[in-house]
Amino acid sequence: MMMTTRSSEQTTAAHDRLYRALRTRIMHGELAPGQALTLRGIGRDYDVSMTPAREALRRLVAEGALFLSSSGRVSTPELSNERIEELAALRALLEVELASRALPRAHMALIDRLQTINATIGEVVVNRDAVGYIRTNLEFHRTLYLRAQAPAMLAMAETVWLQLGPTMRALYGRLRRTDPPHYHKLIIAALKAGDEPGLRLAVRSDVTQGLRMLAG
Amino acid sequence: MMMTTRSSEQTTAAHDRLYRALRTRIMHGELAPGQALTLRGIGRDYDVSMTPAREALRRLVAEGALFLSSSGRVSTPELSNERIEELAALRALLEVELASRALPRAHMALIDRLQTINATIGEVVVNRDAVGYIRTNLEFHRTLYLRAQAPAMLAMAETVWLQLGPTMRALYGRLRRTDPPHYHKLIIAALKAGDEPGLRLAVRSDVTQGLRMLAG
DNA sequence: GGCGCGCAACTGTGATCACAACGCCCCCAT
DNA sequence: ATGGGGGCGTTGTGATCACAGTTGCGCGCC
Repeated sequence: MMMTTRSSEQTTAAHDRLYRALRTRIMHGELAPGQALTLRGIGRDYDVSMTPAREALRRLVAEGALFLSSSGRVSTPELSNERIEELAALRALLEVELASRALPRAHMALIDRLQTINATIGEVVVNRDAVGYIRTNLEFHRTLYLRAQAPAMLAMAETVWLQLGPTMRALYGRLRRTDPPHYHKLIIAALKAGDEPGLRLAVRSDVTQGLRMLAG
Repeated sequence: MMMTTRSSEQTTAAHDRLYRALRTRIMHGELAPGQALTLRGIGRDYDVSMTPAREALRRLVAEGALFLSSSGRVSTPELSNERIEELAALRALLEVELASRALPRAHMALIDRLQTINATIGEVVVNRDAVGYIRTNLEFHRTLYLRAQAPAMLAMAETVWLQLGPTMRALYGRLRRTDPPHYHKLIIAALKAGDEPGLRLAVRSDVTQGLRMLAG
C-alpha cells in the first residue's frame, strides 16, 4: 500500500484530499469547460493510485461538477444555454432565501467583513484575474449566507456554484469587466437598512446579472 | 474479473445498477434511519465485489442519502428536527417553483393522470403500506414537476426526497393516516382553474404538512 | 493530396489483496 | 454484580492487476 504520508501532516483520507482540491479548483474556475480528466492522470498529479482518484472523480460527477460521458470518461461540463438559465434561476431561488434568513442576524461586524471582501473584489478585478474574481465573489456570498444557519440550503447553493464553475470562467474571459459588481453595494445597503424586499431584489439581481451578458 | 452477466440482460455498469437499486430503496423508505451498510455486505447481497459497492455507497453519501461516520462507516441518516425542518423548507421552495412552472403546460391529460395516481394513494393508504404510500406520493409530485421542463431543479428536489426517505418511513410508522392527502385535491383543483397563487399555496401546504406532526 | 482503415496506446471497470483501525464481546478482577 | 481491559473478528482504504472498450494517430490506398 506504500503509505505515501510525507511526514505526519494529515490524517484525512487521500480521496478526500483529492476531492477537496479538485472541487475548489472547479468551483473557482481553474478548469475550462470540456477539460478532460483521467484517473491515471489525476493519480499521477497527486501521487496516489487510481482508487482514490476514482472516488474523488465519481463524487464530483455525482454532484454535477463533472460530466460523465457514455464511455465513462469524465470532463468538466459544457453547459447549454438552457441549463445555464436554469442554474441561475436555482441560484436566485436559493440565495434569495438564504439572504432573507441571514438578514435578522446580520450585525455590524458581518457588514464590515462584507465591505472588506467587496473591496478585495475591486482590487482583483483590475488585474483581470478570473479565478481570483470568482473566488472572492463566492466568498462574499458565502459569508453572508453562513449567517442564515441553514447548512443544507447553503450546501445546495454551493453545488450550483460548483456546476457553474467552468462556465463562469469562460464567461469571465469574454467579459470585459472593469469595476466591482454594482449590486453588492445594494446588498450591503439593504442589510444596513434592514430592508428585506430590497435585499431580496438586490441578491436576485446580482445573481442573474452574469447570465444576461451570455444570453444577450 | 469473472463477468457476472447472467445471460445478456444489461450493458449498464454494475456500480450503476447498485446505485439505482439502493437509491430507490432509500427514497421509498425501505430502510429505517440509522441502518448500517457495509461494503462487503452490499457486495454479497448484489453479488459483486467491494469496488462497485464502494462507488455506489460513496455516490449516495455525496448526495446526502447516506451518512458517513468519522471512521468511514456508512448508514442511513438520523436527522435532527432542525435538519428536517430545513429540508422541508427546501422542498417547499423548490416544489412551489416547479409547480408554478408546470402550470402553464398542464393539460387535461396530465390532470387525469394525477387523479389516477391520487386514487392509487387512497388504495395504498388503507393497507398501511408505508413504502407504497411514499412511492405513490412521490410519483404524484414527480409527474407534475416533469412538466416544468426544469431537469436541474427536479434533480435537486429528488435529492431532498432522497435525504428524507428513511425519516419519512419512520414518520409514517408513528402516523395513523387513514385517508389520502387532502392537499392533493387542492393542487388538482388549482391546476384545473389555472390558479397560480392557489397552486403555490396548495403545494407548500402539502409539502409542509408531514413535518407538522413531527414537531407537534 | 485526401480519405479510410487498422493497430497500438490509453482509459475505465471490477476483483483481489495487504494492512491498519475500529468495534465488539468475553473474561477476569474487584 | 459490575466495570475495565485485551484480543479477535470485521470494516474501510488504497495498490495493483487483468481485461475490454474506446480513442486517435499514422500508414497505405485511391
